Amino acid sequence: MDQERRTLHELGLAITAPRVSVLRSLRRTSRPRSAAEIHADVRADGSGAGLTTVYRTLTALVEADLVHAFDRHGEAVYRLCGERRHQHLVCRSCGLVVETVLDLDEVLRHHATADGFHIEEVHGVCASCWGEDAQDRQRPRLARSPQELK
Amino acid sequence: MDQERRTLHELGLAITAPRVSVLRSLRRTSRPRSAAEIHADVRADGSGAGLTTVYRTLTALVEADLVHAFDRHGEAVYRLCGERRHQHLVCRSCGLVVETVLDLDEVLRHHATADGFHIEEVHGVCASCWGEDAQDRQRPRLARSPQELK
DNA sequence: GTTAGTGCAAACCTTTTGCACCAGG
DNA sequence: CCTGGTGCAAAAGGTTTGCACTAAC
Repeated sequence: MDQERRTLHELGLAITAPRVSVLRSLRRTSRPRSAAEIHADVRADGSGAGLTTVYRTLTALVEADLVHAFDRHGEAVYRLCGERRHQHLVCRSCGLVVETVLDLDEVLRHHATADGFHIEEVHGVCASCWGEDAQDRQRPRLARSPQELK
Repeated sequence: MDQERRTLHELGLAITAPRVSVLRSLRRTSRPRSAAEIHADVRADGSGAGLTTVYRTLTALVEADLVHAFDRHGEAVYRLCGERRHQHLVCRSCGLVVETVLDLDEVLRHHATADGFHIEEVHGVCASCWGEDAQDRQRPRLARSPQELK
């Protein structure tokens, strides 16, 4: 029994071709991808799974805490997550995600207005995107409006 | 010339009834609101402005750095922002937003993998939402799947 | 008068749902 | 077998766009 099947079995989910294929696709890269991207991957994998099934599988995996769903410019992107207690640094320019074990909660705990705030994701701009645009040093070249975000 | 008109003038935007009304609505509360909510507010204000115009106005204000757009469960919500350099703490359960001047960047700067990451938003769960669900102390009662997020 | 702004309706895109069919345990 | 899983097509919801009309400067 391979890794994907074992995972599904441990979660109490039925072992089906579409699910195995989605898991395999997720494992292929740590870059967060949309349901449509994963679906394309699954199709390329030979499985004739429908987009609906990909959505339902991703939902099940998110509920099982195996996958984390990020919101990228209005569309959901998914990523297999290893560790239990961790936080994500998400670059809003390139979409890079770094898992961190930094205890940022500890930092906030000493800040009055933020007392007890439980950090899950930190959104911002990574170093390389920040420096990328030499023309505009003050601020990275990023989508700034809802229009542009699409 | 009132505040809204002055603002529009400073931004080099034409002063029109819909825009004044959108600005007035934004000023009314610091809670982030969707375009639809702001549109309802604008309508109640007597302006017959259309939803399209509300979107276009919000886009212009975001581009001008006067308004910050958050992503709340797949829909955009908007909020007037005062300070230039600040970060937001966003509760994913109740949508509460707190502006903070904490220099979280400084904290991250000493963490190798996160070197140079420029923080803009911190997503998580606020203290009151965290404690709300007595049945499940380990984790707040939150939407966990894309399905549930709607 | 010219250009920027507006309203409406239709298009768009991602995600969800209804329902009949199929297959895993 | 029986329940959970699947596919398709249609619906839903938020957002954008095309185009003709209007109003600001």
